Amino acid sequence: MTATCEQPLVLHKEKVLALKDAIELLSGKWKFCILLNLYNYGTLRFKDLQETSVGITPKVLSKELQELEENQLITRTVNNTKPVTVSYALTPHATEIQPVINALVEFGLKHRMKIKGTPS
Amino acid sequence: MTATCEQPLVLHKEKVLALKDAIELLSGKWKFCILLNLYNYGTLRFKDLQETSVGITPKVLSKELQELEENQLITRTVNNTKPVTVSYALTPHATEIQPVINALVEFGLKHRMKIKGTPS
DNA sequence: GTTATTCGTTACCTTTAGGTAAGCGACTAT
DNA sequence: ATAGTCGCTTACCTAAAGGTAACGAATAAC
Repeated sequence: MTATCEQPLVLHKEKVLALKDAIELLSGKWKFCILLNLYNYGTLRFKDLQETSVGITPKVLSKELQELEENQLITRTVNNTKPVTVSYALTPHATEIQPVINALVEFGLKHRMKIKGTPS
Repeated sequence: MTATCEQPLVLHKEKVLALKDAIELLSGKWKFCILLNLYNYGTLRFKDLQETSVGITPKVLSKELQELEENQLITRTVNNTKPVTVSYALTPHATEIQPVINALVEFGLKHRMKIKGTPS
């Protein structure tokens, strides 16, 4: 063990768990895509999400929505229209994700500059 | 399309790309573990990382380190010791990840409170 | 009756992440 | 000569994520 310097980022066990939780919850190909669409449009039906999340299949969309609902990030509302429509919207708790998105975007932009040398 | 309200989180295409880059780069079972260990200890050899990243196999560790090096988040230094040792350390660019970690930890903690009702 | 719409589900397949176990090359110590 | 250390690599396997294609229940329009 060749420890040299001790930097100020020592995470306690609970914080490491929190980190794991957050990563696990937000990882995957579609999570942020769905969340961003809901941020932008406020409320979207299943069909809408299928169209705005370009390339997603109903099976995968359904699974992702269930997962997000279980984690209380979105609400699912069945409207009595004919045929039945279902509306999805963000919960107040979902706004807590915004700092994560901002941090990821900022890092991603800097990283692109560093790696690919292109500002966009 | 049942758009209702327009909230202030409209990401341009470049930012969406940056978000995808960042997620892709930092996802996976071991990335943050390795980075945190390097944050905490400054410099670690392959063997050290194998021990601090409990459960990782040399194959996976090797792959992760290569990926991190390609993305200029860590440096790889071969020491002329016998037998050969190799030291890994964070680059200055890796410090840009700190806000991401902080945001993820904060969200994770709040999320645990919300979902499981346990503060730890 | 036939077709269409909406919100899914089901069965099946491919791809990827990650794990298991073993070995290799260079060197050292006994 | 044999065994050990270090930093990997290789071949193989498993499990999970995700894609493809088709179908189903409910209702309505033609």
